[in-house]
Amino acid sequence: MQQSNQSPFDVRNRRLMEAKSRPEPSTSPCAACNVRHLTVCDALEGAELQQLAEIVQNVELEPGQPLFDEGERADFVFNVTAGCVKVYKLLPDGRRQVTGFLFAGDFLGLANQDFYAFSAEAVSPATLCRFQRGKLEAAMERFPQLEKRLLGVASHELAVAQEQMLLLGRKTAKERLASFLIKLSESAERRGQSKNPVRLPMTRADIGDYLGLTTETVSRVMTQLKGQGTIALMPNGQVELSDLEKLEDLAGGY
Amino acid sequence: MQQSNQSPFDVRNRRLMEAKSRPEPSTSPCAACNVRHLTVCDALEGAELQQLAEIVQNVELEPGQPLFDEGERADFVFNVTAGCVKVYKLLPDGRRQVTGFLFAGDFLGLANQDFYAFSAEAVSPATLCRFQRGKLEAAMERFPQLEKRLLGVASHELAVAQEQMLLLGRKTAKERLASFLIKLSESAERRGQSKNPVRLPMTRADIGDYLGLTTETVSRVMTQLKGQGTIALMPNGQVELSDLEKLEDLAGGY
DNA sequence: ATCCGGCATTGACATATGTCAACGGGCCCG
DNA sequence: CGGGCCCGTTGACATATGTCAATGCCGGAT
Repeated sequence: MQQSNQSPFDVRNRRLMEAKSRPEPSTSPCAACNVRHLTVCDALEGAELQQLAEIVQNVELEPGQPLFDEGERADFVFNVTAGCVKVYKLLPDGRRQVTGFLFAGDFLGLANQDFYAFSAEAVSPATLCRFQRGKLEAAMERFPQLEKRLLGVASHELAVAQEQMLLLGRKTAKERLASFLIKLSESAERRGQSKNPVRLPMTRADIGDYLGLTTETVSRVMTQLKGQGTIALMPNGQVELSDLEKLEDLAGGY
Repeated sequence: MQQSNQSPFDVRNRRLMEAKSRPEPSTSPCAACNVRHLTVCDALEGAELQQLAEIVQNVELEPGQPLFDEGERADFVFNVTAGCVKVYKLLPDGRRQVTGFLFAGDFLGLANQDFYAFSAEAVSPATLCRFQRGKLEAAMERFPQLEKRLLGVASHELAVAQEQMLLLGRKTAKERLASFLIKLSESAERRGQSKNPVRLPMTRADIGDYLGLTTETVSRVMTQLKGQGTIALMPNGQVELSDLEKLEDLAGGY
């Protein structure tokens, strides 16, 4: 798949080819993908991956750069391969609710209707795989296990969303922060990153918009947790979960 | 309803057979289902419906009767055919978040893992179709359009959940109530029921647990809306949306 | 028709969280 | 090296909503 200078997609492909971390002949970029085990793509193998590779494009985003906006035609779906992306909805007056932070391996863009029901924007430098919706649907036709996997992803997202509703509707600020830190830490661990200290790539404002709080409250609760020795704030947005058990208590059962 | 004492399932089947509202020969209960057009089952027809009918069971619930509890083995999935069912999660200390009210046509029980991630309980007298998970999965194998439909349902649920997160995280009590009444009214209309006045089969406590508020706040905001002439409370839990435009304004954009 | 019990409403008061504002520190850019 | 800017923190104060408690009402059961 080595070709001349073109889109970021091509660039990335070449980079992956050159790396040659896998010894297989005719390696496709998807076959070489080092986060595949985290993604829906893991439902496929060998020649199937080759076919997938033919319909994928690469996207790179700088922090703050939008991926798409609510209401746009939902022509693409994505897979985050690196970095962090936030997904959010806005009220007309600007109030924002972040409905999720996505990391490597997370799937993005399921939309029932023809339009995205939310906006997406990079939090940190991020790379994603982009699939034209129609082509992915054709691939699902050929590879039913892909569709099955997607249904699994959707079900899981649904369970996560319900937990978040519980948090937003019924938890105190301290419980929300504690839950957030724990889940973020677990998520990092799943991706093979540091579980403790855990890195928070997003701002306090983002966290507030995710937890239904203000920046100030997030900050205050952080210092409270710091004061009681439950966490410690470190350089670079890292947070040490010094007393995980206490944090789990505070999280109120989830 | 003359019948001998059997399971509710048999009772219902016979009733439907006797009704013979469709002239087709060998009518299956699913073919005769009068809410099928609202459900996932609408993905199938004719002989396929016959096969579906062979794996379905009927469930009838009284108000307050649980369907299943969070943490139970998720052996079944359901389709609500009449009445109202609430789905909720609890915190250890009893705080409750209702994550949804389900009505005729709504699908229930998608669970990624082996256990239900939430509890379900009848709000009003309700009837449901019950499918053994394994059998339904086998049916999806045979009828891919069923799986596709289910993915559609899941995507839609996801969008609804995100809207609810926006409500819980960022809307005021008045906005929450207004949004709730509007959505309930629209949902009733889709099912062919009265859109205005709209019937609220659930208690104020249920509404509060759904909107992240207390019973008292729900009640207060209701009387406020009544006071400004936006709604009128009628007997039997009916609510007249007297000034829909104003209500939509109050709902804050959704 | 009457009684009872759950549900809704209302009031007085408490408080968690929001709002507004100031300040400090790190970091990039000139 | 200095200046500005974004982000985080902290403080004083405001307020929406929760809490606790009393009362009222409707609807089903006797």
